Amino acid sequence: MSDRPVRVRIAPSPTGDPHVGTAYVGLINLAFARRHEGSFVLRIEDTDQERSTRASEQAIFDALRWVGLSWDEGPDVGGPFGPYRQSERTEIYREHVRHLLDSGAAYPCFCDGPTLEGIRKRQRELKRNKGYDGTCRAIPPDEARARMAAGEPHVIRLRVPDGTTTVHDELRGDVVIDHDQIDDQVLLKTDGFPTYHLANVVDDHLMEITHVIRAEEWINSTPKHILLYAAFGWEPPKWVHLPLLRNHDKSKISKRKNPVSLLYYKQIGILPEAMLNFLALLGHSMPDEREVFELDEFVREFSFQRISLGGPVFDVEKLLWLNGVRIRAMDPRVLADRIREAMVPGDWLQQVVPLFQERMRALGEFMPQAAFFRQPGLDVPASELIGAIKGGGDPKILSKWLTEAGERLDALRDFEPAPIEEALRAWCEQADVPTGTLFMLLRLSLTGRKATPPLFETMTVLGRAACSQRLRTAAATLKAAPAPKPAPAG
RNA sequence: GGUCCAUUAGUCUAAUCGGUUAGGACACAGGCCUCUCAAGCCUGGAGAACGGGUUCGAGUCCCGUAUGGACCA
Repeated sequence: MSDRPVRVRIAPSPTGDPHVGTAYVGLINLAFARRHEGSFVLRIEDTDQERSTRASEQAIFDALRWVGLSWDEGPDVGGPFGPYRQSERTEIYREHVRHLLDSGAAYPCFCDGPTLEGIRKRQRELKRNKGYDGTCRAIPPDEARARMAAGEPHVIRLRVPDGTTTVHDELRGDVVIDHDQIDDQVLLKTDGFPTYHLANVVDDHLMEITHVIRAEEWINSTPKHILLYAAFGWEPPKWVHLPLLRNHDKSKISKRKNPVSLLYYKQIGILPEAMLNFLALLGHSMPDEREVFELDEFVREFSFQRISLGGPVFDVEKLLWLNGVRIRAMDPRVLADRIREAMVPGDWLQQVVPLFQERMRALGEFMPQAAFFRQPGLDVPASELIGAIKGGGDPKILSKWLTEAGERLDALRDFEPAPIEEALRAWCEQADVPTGTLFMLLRLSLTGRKATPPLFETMTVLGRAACSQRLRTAAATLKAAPAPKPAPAG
């Protein structure tokens, strides 16, 4: 079968935000294509005129490129099998339907809404699975042609014979599906636009797609597609149905229960490499159980045999872990650049970012932690400063500590971590104050936070002037604070 | 309701042809390190849905049941 070059495709609908599932299926398609030196095609399925938008289409392009997937052919890059937008191919579909009509593989159906409803109801009562009973099959061809010519509203249906179809899925083997599960499928709607099934099959054939790699949700409609290939006299592609990504409750991933937009993950500061890496971990494993790897490594090891079929839960925790691993592995300057591009401008990042590199799992976690660097008038409430002492402390005394320690710092020649630490430890020893206590008091005074990067490095980056000022502010705040209530006797 | 697919710890998964104390990772717990938080390191708890069968031997093959999911209605 196929000495033909491998050609695969993804065919997203441009409705709404770009979906992680699209990236997932895209990744598998891309990996398979690259692995076999084939082509990866992007086709836009915008036959739903109501819901499709150009903005959404552009967002899909952008998001897929962002995540690192690129296609060899598509609406924006062109290619020898275009056009790659279904809305630009309607004449092709109509023409193909004419062939099916001529050969008798398809027939016009003139049933209107109420009629169909009646049929559906009767079918239900008869406990039939099909919603349509094939009523219009009985119309003689001449009459049908005349009614169509007269402009009577109709759809075109596929004549589905009795029997079964065996779908050979590359991952699951043979799947037998009885035709009593399949309606005489509508191919062309009343408005003359194709349905998914028709457009999909025609396009896949004309674009010479060799392997249809798509989500499992399509497996039950594959017989319709196989029947269509047969009706056209075409050789069908190979079928590969991928497991569906799941919510935590195992239902098909959905935006009600899980963020599914690639834009969301970009926005919170997931690295595209991490997203791709994470998706590659869902349902596919590396032979050596490696979990952190690049796209080219994945491509090298990719194999259908390494795909597992249970629907994997999209676990954001693991994605964040993976993202953190990759953030830590980055060159600090590159990390600063990426934060600058993605979130906040400023040269100050170069100095500050390294302090937080091992403390963020996503780029978006940077600013909330580092904001204190950018607050000129930082004034921490006394109540919080006092929290540095377990069980509270006398603010007057704490104020004095800050003043004295601050003087030591002011006297330093080099405002570098080592001398700062040395000076502060010396003061603690002399004043008989536990270092941990003083350090926490300083940390709160300088940053307003209890969890920060190492104190002395933080001070150096913050700078002598800012430190001095913040310590004086905190000392003053404490000095003005009321004395603690005397502890109840007992 | 019908059909199809799936089923290793809370989650992602590994284990050439059936022979392993069922391995790794995330998360969780404890500890080490330590100026806090992280990171790192060490340790720990936690698993084959159930029942039959085939076999000397089954997570691995077969059947049934259950559960989950998808699709169609």
